Amino acid sequence: MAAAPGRRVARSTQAQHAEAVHAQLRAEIVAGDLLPQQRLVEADLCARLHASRGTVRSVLLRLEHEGLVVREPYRGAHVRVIDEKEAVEITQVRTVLEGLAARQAASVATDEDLAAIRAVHAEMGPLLEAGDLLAYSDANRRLHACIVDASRHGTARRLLSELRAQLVRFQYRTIFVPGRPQQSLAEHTAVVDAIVGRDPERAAAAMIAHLSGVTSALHSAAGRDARSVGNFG
Amino acid sequence: MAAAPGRRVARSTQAQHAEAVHAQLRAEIVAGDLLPQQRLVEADLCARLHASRGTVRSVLLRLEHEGLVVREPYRGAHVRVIDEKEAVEITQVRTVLEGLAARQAASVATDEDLAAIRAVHAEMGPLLEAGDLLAYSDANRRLHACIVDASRHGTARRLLSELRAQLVRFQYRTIFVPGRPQQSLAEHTAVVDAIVGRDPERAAAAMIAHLSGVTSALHSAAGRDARSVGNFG
DNA sequence: TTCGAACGGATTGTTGACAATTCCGTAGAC
DNA sequence: GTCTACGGAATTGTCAACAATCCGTTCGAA
Repeated sequence: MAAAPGRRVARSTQAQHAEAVHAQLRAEIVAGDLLPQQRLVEADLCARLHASRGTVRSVLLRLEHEGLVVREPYRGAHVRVIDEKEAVEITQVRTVLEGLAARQAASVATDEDLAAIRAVHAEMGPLLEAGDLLAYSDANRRLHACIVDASRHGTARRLLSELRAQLVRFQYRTIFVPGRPQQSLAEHTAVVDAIVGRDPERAAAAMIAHLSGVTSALHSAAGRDARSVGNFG
Repeated sequence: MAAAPGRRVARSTQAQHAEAVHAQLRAEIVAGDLLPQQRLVEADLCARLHASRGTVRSVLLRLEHEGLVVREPYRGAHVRVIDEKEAVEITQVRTVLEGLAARQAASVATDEDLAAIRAVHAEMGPLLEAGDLLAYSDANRRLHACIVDASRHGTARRLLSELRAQLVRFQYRTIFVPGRPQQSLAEHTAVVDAIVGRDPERAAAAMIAHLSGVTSALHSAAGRDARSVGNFG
């Protein structure tokens, strides 16, 4: 992805070209280079990404299924806009799925997995003290990825990967809620402790509590009331 | 216009042709008419479904995203086979997602939703007493669909719809485990009571307990040990 | 006989042209 | 002045031919 500064990926076989185009377009959407609601004209993308319409079309199909674009018959594709309500829905689904992943991780993680989780978690405190919220947010993302990987749960992993991509526009929103970073760190510590202690129930509960906190922060960031969606116990 | 070439589905607009082909092929896979691991040769499908390769190709792409077929570059597509391990994973994800849906349903369901849920639930007891396990299984499916609809949770609904399609080959497996139907009915009753009583926490817990039962039954059907995956409390 | 490499059939990936549909601006009627 | 019918441009959906790739088979040499 980031390794393709030059144009065209020029991979070995042409069959992988579609893959490169997909990665490129997806990255542009996720990074916000393409604004929401922006139209994605096939001929346009063909010229810009040096691909044929068939390739572009298959890529758009895939992105549609990933929830990043919307296509309407004979009307074309455009970048999907995710509103507050849907962001909450996605976070709710993330909550239960990551709860499942945390439970499994506490059961089946290898010592290497646990070491990786601890290593990432150890980064977070200093970053927060240094006030580097962006780096903290990135470490946060990596920690969640480590836990999901440690769960060895392919299905949950795949779904979470898609859901996370849809939420990119909101990822830096909660971290700027006053007091949220400190609470976030404490919640993460509870999750990590439970997983490292190999306590599945506590791990799941801690992860669910953590992401419920995220949901609340999401509402706070929107200036709305957090009580209406429930807090998942 | 389109009616001239003779055959073809002769639908109103051609844009819906791909949709029809998708529905047809998907139905064949879900119904089990196409066996797992069976190859899906594009030219074959073109002739059988009266569609061009472009259309067939887009349909296969979509089915791949839905997890019903697997495609390998230059090697073609085949019906995806879901093994025991993956069936358990999918059921685990279903468990937490339907738990979320049940919680939401208990909060936001309309009186019409509750009436529909009760109506379907009322069918189940008699069907079980009559020994019609297939009809019972279908009512079971409809009850779960009603609850998800009542939750008004688009994201959970979409994901569950896909997951359920992947599990069709296992749907009649648990119902034949001795004693399972009776236990299933009791679990359903608990779920319905909690939702109708508008108790979100109890609804979620009951639904999770129910689907944990399904997971155990899945293991019993496979002659394995149910303890290894946890029971979700 | 057995191993390896090249050949040929079968199948998928890609390309460009054609058909169908929608959208927007314009002209006309009331 | 406003609404409706029409027409052309832009765009997507579809189709059939071409190129690239994989797999089973055959031929040849050690």
